[in-house]
Amino acid sequence: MKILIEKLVSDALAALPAGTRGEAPLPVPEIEHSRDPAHGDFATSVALRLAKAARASPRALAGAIVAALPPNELVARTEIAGPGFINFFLTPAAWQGEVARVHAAGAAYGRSGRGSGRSAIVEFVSANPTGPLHVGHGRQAAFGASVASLLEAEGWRVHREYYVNDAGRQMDILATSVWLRYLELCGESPEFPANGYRGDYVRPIAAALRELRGDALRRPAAELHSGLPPDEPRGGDKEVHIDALIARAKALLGAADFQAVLETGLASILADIRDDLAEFGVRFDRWYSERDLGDGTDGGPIHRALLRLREHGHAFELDGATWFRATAFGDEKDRVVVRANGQKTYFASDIAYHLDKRERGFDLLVTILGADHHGYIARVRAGLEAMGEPGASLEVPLVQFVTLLKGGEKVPMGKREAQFVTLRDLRREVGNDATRFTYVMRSNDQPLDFDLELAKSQSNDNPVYYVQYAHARIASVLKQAGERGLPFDREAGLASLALLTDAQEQALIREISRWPEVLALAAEMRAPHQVVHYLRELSAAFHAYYNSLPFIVEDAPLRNARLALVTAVRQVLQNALALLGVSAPESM
RNA sequence: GCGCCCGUAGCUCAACCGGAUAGAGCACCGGCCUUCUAAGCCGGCGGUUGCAGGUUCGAGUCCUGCCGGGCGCACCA
Repeated sequence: MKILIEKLVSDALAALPAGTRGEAPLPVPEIEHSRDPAHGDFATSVALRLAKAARASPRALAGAIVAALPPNELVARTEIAGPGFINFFLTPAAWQGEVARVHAAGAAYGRSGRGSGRSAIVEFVSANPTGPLHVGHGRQAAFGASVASLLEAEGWRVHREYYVNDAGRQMDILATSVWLRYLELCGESPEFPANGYRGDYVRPIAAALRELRGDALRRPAAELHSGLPPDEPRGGDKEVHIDALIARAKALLGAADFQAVLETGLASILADIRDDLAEFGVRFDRWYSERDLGDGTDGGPIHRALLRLREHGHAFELDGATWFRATAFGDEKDRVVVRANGQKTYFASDIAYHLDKRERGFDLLVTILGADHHGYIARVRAGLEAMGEPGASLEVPLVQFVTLLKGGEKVPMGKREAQFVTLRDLRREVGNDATRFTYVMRSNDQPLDFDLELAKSQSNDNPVYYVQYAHARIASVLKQAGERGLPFDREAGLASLALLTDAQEQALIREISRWPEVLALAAEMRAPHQVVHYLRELSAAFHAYYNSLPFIVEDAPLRNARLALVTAVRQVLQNALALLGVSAPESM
């Protein structure tokens, strides 16, 4: 609908006599929904914007534009208002036709081809496989899944990816933590390091390991600790201690068995994460292993990234390390990519991974990160540019932190500590629908207070139910109609749309017709919360209609027209909810 | 100290990338079930958009400075 007005105004602008609109290039006219019904259905401020360049008064210019508007049967009249706004009043038929369009398009209603088949990779969650997902990851999962769906709905080819951080020291810490719990099960009493993974989830992994290997990996606890630098509780440095402990574990177990313990832990935790996300309705096309980036010398992505940096003259050697000249790209300091000891830094992995994304042919790289990672954005973008890739292809929406509220009080979280609230706990507590909905209810760059009581409550306080209730009510109405022997006849309804003249009906159709625009905007701004707001508004318009007029009336054409409208609402509710991964229940 | 995000009604948040009189929900007050689900509807109350300047026809939105909050600034992961 908005597109139609846009077209009309564009044509009018193009048809204006030369000189009337000045030299400025033709703008794409911005068409807006009028907030005030007195201002018609749509409005444009092009005349105001163009007035200066045209050296004409806005109102006079608006008059010229209106005069040049091609006639259209759906536009009842236009009006020039205020300083130079052009208001459009549409005919009831224009709105009624929208109901037919919803029925014709069905699940595709609102979708567009704006992405025109370009490809996007959306990387999200990517939590380290060292423990179960917690509520913060859940928000990234819900947000990322919705953003991916939004892009897809706008015609992008979307690839969903989870980057698995399965290399490096943290994996060694995990292996050591698992092994220590295993030793406890064997009857040993090793001291558990301050920097180990203390969560209870490690214990069942250790139990499974013992099931598998029996006592084969048992070593005396005394051998484990003798001669090690002290841990934090004894006045030492916990980082130094754990590194020494890892080295000792490797020495006592041998490389092969240490690796076996590591793989057991990794596989178990990764399986848990996959399972958790699958239950949450969040799916990935690929779980990209950090190990696939290579070691920097094997032709893998890290190797290629280093070569590219050197080719473009943005790498240099200093103090035995290899550096990236990030300062040439506006970063505050240069960054190490290969440490003096030959190990690759995390930054090297990051840029190599993003280079790999580009090499796989993705036009748009959407990398969703927690807000605490904002420092990486400029660096990785600089890295891409240094390697000859467009920095603008990388987008990094940041997801702010989640605070869990229970009884008005904050629930403490933290990963290495034993106590934290997992995504799984949260989903079990409040359900997948309420969890998904609540997570994306707020803008991603707004911190989120997740109120457990509220999300759990099956009451009007809970916006999820408000929306789902609208859908269930419609399903119930259709069921009732069938039971009364007055089933919905779609063809008859679509033929009688002209009967939808009530103010409530017109308002509801207007709301429906906004969906394609809301979807387009939400996708473009990577802002699923706008879908949530729209759902509430559409539901409100429906509930108001429901309370004002009966649908199942004797008059068959009117009944079918109203049921056609109501089923169109149902369709849009389904389409919007699907993007958020929230179900549309038939009854509640 | 430097950088990123944020500051809107008592509370939680919107506001279509500069538009007309800043909107919802919750809370509070008052109405509506003999009729398709009251998990609903209708009405009322509530604002110097943190502060001060600037840009222009027009600023919650853009710029500058200050105030306040969150998060970052490793040859960690």
